[in-house]
Amino acid sequence: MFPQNIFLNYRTEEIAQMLLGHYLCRETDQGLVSGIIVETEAYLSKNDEACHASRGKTKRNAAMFGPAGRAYIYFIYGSCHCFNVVTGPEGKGEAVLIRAVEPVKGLAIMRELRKRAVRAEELVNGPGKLCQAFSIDRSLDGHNLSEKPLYLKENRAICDQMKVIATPRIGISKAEDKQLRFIVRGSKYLSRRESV
DNA sequence: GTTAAGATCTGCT
DNA sequence: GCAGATCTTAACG
Repeated sequence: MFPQNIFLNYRTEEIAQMLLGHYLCRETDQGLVSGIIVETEAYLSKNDEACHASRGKTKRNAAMFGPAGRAYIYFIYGSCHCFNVVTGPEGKGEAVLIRAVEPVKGLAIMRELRKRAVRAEELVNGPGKLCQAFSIDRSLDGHNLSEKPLYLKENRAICDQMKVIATPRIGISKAEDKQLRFIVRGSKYLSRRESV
């Protein structure tokens, strides 16, 4: 599946970059859906007011303080789920938000789940859209991402070829200056265009 | 029990 | 490009 030792040996901002280019797979009731991760954001526990964990552990963000390699999923703005990969040592409270993927398998299923016949570029180019297309909700909060039905899959070949650039994070009102958003340069499947 | 704010999306201008 | 929808969570009384 995906090398678990990465989560133990690297910092959250490094893992956010390393996840780019790998597969995110989801086995839905309708069939397999998968995509290549092209956009992530790192949320740190220290000196990061934008992180949910910055105000301590609560019922909602409990999964964020759990073991690395698990999922942290929350609901926001009344209609959107956001999917994170928990990182850092247990009890620290750090995670990587998966913001966008490049669709690979199950395009028809994604369109069905999104209930919208949109172009492939707009199918999963945002955290809320991704959770809709991958049928991700709070029932998967805390799920181990090395197990079905939701898991990460290694894709070493592509990772060596792509260029990664860092930009400010999106949609937050605090710590906006930090360069903790990582995107695959030139990808057509980002939630926003490249901004240096 | 009540209220304010939020890691967004969609539709309309 | 921008404003509004919408509802869960957490903080406060």
